[in-house]
Amino acid sequence: METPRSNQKTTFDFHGERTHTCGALRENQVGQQVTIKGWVDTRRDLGGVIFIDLRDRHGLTQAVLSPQDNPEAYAVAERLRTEDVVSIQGVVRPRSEETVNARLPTGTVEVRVSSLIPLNRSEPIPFQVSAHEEKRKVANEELRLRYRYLDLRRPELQRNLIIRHRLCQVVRRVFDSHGFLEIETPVLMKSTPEGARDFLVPSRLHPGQFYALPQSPQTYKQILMVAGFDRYFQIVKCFRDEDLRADRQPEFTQVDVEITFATEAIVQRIIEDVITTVWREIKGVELVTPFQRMPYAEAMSRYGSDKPDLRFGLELHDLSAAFQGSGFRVFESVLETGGKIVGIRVPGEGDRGRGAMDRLDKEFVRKRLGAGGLVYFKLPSDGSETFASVKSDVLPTASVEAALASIGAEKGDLVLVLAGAAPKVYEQMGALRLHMARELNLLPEGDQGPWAFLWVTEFPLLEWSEEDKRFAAMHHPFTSPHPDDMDTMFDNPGATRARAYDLVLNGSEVGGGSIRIHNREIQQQMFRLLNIDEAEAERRFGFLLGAFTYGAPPHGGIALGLDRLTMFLSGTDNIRDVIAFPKTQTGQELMVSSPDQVDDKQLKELHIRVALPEKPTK
RNA sequence: GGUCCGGUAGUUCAGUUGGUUAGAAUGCCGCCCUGUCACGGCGGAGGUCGCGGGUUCGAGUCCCGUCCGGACCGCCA
Repeated sequence: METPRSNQKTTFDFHGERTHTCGALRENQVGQQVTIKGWVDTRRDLGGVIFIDLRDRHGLTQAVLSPQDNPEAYAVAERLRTEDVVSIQGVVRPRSEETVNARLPTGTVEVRVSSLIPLNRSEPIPFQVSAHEEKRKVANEELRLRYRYLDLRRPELQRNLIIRHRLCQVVRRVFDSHGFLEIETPVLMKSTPEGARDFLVPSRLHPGQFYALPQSPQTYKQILMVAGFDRYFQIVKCFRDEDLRADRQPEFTQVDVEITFATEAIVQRIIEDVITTVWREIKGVELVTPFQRMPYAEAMSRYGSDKPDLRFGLELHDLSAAFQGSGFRVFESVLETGGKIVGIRVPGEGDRGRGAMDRLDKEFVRKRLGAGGLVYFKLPSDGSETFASVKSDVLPTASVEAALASIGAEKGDLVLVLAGAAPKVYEQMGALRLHMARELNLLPEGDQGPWAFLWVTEFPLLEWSEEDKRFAAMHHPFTSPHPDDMDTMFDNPGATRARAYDLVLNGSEVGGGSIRIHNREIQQQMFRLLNIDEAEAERRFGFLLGAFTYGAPPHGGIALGLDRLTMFLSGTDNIRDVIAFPKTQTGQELMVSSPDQVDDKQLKELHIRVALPEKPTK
């Protein structure tokens, strides 16, 4: 494994004592007296000769000693245990050729030990953390999280956090080169009515009042624009009290960006510079710019997703016209109620068995997607007759042929069809498209790409919330409506487009932003659309509305998901692998065991009484 | 709030239709071995089968509940 260097320095000189990092020794140091310090990764005791693989985050060095070299050191080495911390002095020498195994990361030189000082002892470790690949059997997540300090010693996590560090450094450098200022905003702020649940922090000085941890520094950065800091960025923690996922933690890190006099093109160009520099310097990959752009409406109709994965085809086709007047009752009733019939063509799957298709229909389409059912057509690769899952006396062959022609089906293809209300049926088809891609191994795992970056643009401004029976901001309530839709905002809120854009990578949202509202009247209109009355708007966002009356420049920006970008750069599909101290699916941090109860004294100071029966900590 | 998967030695796992004393590998401890790199050889210790209840002559195995970890849906402006 090649560990990316966080810096090139591998020899440290403290008060005249030179210490080399493990894995840094090179053949040109043969003959030198060196000191290395690190953890005992492996100790092999051959009785008469002891080999120690010493490990730090730079790699491994093999040290060798026999009783003749130094009897005291040998006696110490005999008692060394995995994960003991030691300081070794000795002379660098080449390893004999027949013993050098290229698979192992211990290098081509070894250290013949002249002195060995144990710096600290380790208990037998609860699970293996060795740098040697053969010994790596990753322990279960709970154990790893409880002993996170051991888990983090594993080269994989060391590497991920080094990548994360380098990502931060490149981000800071590129933004600095574009004239951006990194400015911190408060972590204790106030609750916002829209969006995710807030984490609340009770105030001691103000009984009954609460701070909220920011879901994003959105309003503060807009105020910074009004204040004249024309280019702002910040690598910042954000907090959302929602359920966790493999790529979602309640506290996560954003690269937060805001620019005055911004247009979509300006924001996107700067972000493309950041991303291409990151990929060039960390992955050695030259990305093609500009990234592809696609309006939201097109993404939905072609891929059934607002974050389409463009690494493979399987595009959606509207087959409504082809099935118009087919006489098939299911299709007819869908079309009569304004629904759609959507299909995808899956090449090479025309010979699938009945059992596999039934499972797909039952297990995935009905159970998982909650769709009415799957209609499919198989065009066998030997050119024999097309098989339709619906008999020809129910769905006439002519309609089927029209549909197959319109989707461009050829022999060997499988055509999958769903019917239902739009846009839901598109989303279901989008999910089925992804499912098929996964089944057909069209989605390479790991960190080798391909890297399908995409800007999804012209998002809807609002979406209908069935729960609250009102429109809610799709991005956030500060997003500017599309200039062409400004007049129809109130007549047709659902169709209003926003000046909002997402950065999508391989089917995952890695960033989202917008051109903001910078005008008090339009912002008030927006609140009205969201059914936030004037008093409420004033109470929550009066400071922003007030700021807008004192010469607020047009502005816009974006926030990138730092954790997700690191996931892509590291080739992991688990956000916990790129965060030093992550939380479990139930929001706990198992090493320190948070959250936890607090003393009654603390509660009293905060004027808080806990109403629930107390749960004993284990 | 919901669906699904998992929990057996320190660790990773196996454990058949419910049936004797719950196994393997690795780690740990002891002894032996002068160049290994998954070193090797001999010996040893190590288990509340997550927890509680039930069915049964008999439960790691079947049923119910519960806790913990994970994946997903809802949720995530």
